[in-house]
Formats: sequence, C-alpha cells, structure tokens
Amino acid sequence: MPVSPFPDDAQRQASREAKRKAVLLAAVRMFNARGFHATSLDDVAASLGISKPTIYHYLGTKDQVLLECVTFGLHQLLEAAETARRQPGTGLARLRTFLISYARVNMEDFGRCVIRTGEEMLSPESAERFRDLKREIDAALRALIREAVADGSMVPVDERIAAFTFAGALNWPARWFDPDGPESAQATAEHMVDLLIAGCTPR
Amino acid sequence: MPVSPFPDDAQRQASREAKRKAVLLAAVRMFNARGFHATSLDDVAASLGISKPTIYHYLGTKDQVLLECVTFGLHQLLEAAETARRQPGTGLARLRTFLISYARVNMEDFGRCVIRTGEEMLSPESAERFRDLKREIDAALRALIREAVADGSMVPVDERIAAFTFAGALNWPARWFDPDGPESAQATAEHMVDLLIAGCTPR
DNA sequence: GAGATGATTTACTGGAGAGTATATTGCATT
DNA sequence: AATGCAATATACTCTCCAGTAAATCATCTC
Repeated sequence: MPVSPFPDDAQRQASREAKRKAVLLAAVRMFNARGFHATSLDDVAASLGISKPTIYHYLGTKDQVLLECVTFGLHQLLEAAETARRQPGTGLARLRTFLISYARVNMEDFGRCVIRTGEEMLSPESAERFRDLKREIDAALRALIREAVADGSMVPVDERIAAFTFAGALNWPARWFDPDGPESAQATAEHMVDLLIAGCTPR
Repeated sequence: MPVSPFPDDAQRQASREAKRKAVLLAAVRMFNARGFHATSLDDVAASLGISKPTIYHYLGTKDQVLLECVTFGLHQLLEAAETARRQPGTGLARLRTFLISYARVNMEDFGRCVIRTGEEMLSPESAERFRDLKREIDAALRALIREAVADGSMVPVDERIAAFTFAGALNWPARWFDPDGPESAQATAEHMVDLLIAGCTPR
C-alpha cells in the first residue's frame, strides 16, 4: 500500500508526532549519557542533523524538554502499576509483577532519566509536576504492598519503609545496569525482586 | 588555659585545616540543597562571608572541591566497612553492622553528596578517582556478603546482585530521608536493613 | 497567483559564572 | 628596615549556551 506523496491531515499530524518523539528520544539518550547540564540543545539538534530552533518549535525550552522526558518515564511506571493491579493472583504476586516492570522501566531510556533527574534541575513549576507524578507512583506502590499484607500473602511490614526500600533498590539499576552485562534485563529484574521479597513470604 | 595571640606553627596549621574544612562543609551543604550546577562558588563564598579566590586558595577549582567532598564521604564508608569487618559475631551480623552504618552515612552531608554526584559532573581524572573509590566500597560489601554465606549465617545468594540491591536500597535515603521525619536516622537504617536481610537468614 | 500557515535556518543577544591577574595587608625571619 | 610568604580582596576576562528575531522556503487554500 503505497503512501501518497501528498499527505492528508492525519498523516501530517502523525509526522509531526514522529518528529517530536524523535527529538525527545535523542534528548533523553544524550541526557543519560552525558548528563543534563553537560548536554546543550545545540548538541541534541546536531545529533539529529537539525538546528536548535527546530527543537524549540517541537518541544519548547530545555526545561520543557526534560519535563517531557521524565513525564513519559513516569507514565510508563504508572501504566505498569495499573497493569499489575488488574492481574489475577495473590497480592504478593501482583506486587512482584509490578516490581519487575518497575525495575525494567528503570533500565530503559526514559526510566533512567527519571532516576537521574533531580528536582533542582527543573524550574519550580516543572519540579512540582515532577514531584506530583512521583507521589502517584509511590502511592500505587504502597497500595500494592498494603493489599498484599491485607490478603495475607505478605508478612506485615511498615508500608513506608518497605516502599522506599523496594523503590530504592530497583531505582539503582538506572545507574549501573548494562544491557551487555552478564544477565538480561528481565533476568536481572526478577533476580533482584526475588531477593527483595524473599523475606516477605509468611512462615 | 589562655591561648597566646601569637600562634605557633601547629596552631597555624590547625587553623588552616579548620578553614579548609569549613569551606568544604559549606560547599557540600549547598551542593546537596540546591544541586552542584545550581551552586556557584560565589554563592558558597558568600555564605561564609568570604570571596571566591579564598576558596581557590584553600581548595582549588570547583571540580577539586567536589572531588574532596565525595572522597570524604567515601572514606567514611570505607571506615565503616573496616570497623564492621573487625566486629565479633557471625558473618551476617557483621554485614548487618556495615549496612546500618552505610545507610547512616548516606543520610549525612558527605554521604548524600556521594550519592547525588554523577560521574559526568567531574572532570575525567576526578571521575576516575571517584569510580576507583566506589569500586573499593563495592568490593568490601561483596566480601562481607561472601563471608556471611561462607560461614553459613546467610543463605547463598548471587554476590553481585545482592550487593547492588542492598546498596541501591540504602543509597536512596540520600534523596528522601528527613531528619525531622517520623523516625530517627538510626531507627530508619535498622528498619530498612532488617527488611533487606529478612530473607537471608537460613531456614 | 496572493496571501496564510508551517517548517526550518542563520545569526544574534544576554547573562551567568568559572577561573585569574593584580593589589593589599600583615606577620615572620633575617 | 628589607624581604618574603600567607591570606584575602577587587575587578576583570572569556567562554558557553539558553533563548529569540528575522529571514527563507515550501506548501496548502481561496
């Protein structure tokens, strides 16, 4: 099915979205590789063979670019939480499912960016939106823990401490995981999660 | 015992050291509070009522200031490892002792800075020294895990994964722990560590 | 074909802040 | 007194880069 060289509105829209996404991906990869402050928008533009004002055309200021990156990553995590929530099985099994997805997202481009981005890098307004989204993830994680304890599949724990401990352990791969390392992302994620919940099974 | 207003060499040396340390502490606190890139040396100097060249006099470039900060924090961690190593008791008990100290250091000024500092913030040479020291900590942690498994006080685990998991979980408080929060630093550290090693006791 | 609209560029401005040259003061040694 | 070193300041330079103004080119619409 050949595409007409005269795009209609939908194609136009799709092309715009594709470009937007390409810029975002180039930016997030560079931010992860060299750090946000060590990356100029000129660098990002050059890596795509375009010029800086084009980035402004599609995404806006550097602050907005970063906010888009972390928002995307945080949406991936939120989605993982919702998917796990709908899963059948015990509360602990659902928690495990979520934690594995959580770890995996943090090994990918946008998740890594979420972890490596400190609030002080964003404008006060963007930092607030960033914080709000992170709070949602935290709430989802705590809810899954609470439900696992409630249905007896998990030993009683302090919800706050457990959430921070699990999240911290599974955030860290954003800093050290190497896809060319000894274990695959999936295997590494399962391995870590099983170590974390080993002490949480009753009896 | 009144001190003569004419300092001898030792006093002179001590005063110099005290000033060096004061600058370092002011810097690390500001780096933690506002981020490294959002903190200028002029800011640090102003907070001490001095001027930027004085910082250069005592510590050198901004890169060197940051390297000193993280080196100090990493030495605290290394010391904690050595102390735990000399402790009596089972391998798991020694590991637990170390992990608690590790968590506590990461809640203090210099430890927090270690966690919040990415390699891309340092010059290539400083980043290499940073990496080397972090590798030493990792080696110490793995050794403690290995010994705990060897003497049977800890269930067999993948040393690499366990080290990353524990370290990640206990690094994270650098980002969220609040000394004015519901639990003291010590209690929080113990709480997290006990959750982490709950699954590691045999049987 | 005459504008309106979108995509993209070149070329600039403005500000921040790292690092330095140079001056000043003062004690310390001879 | 003369010289030298330690401590500190003022005032500058130089670079980098975010953000913008204005121009160009290409379509689509009427």
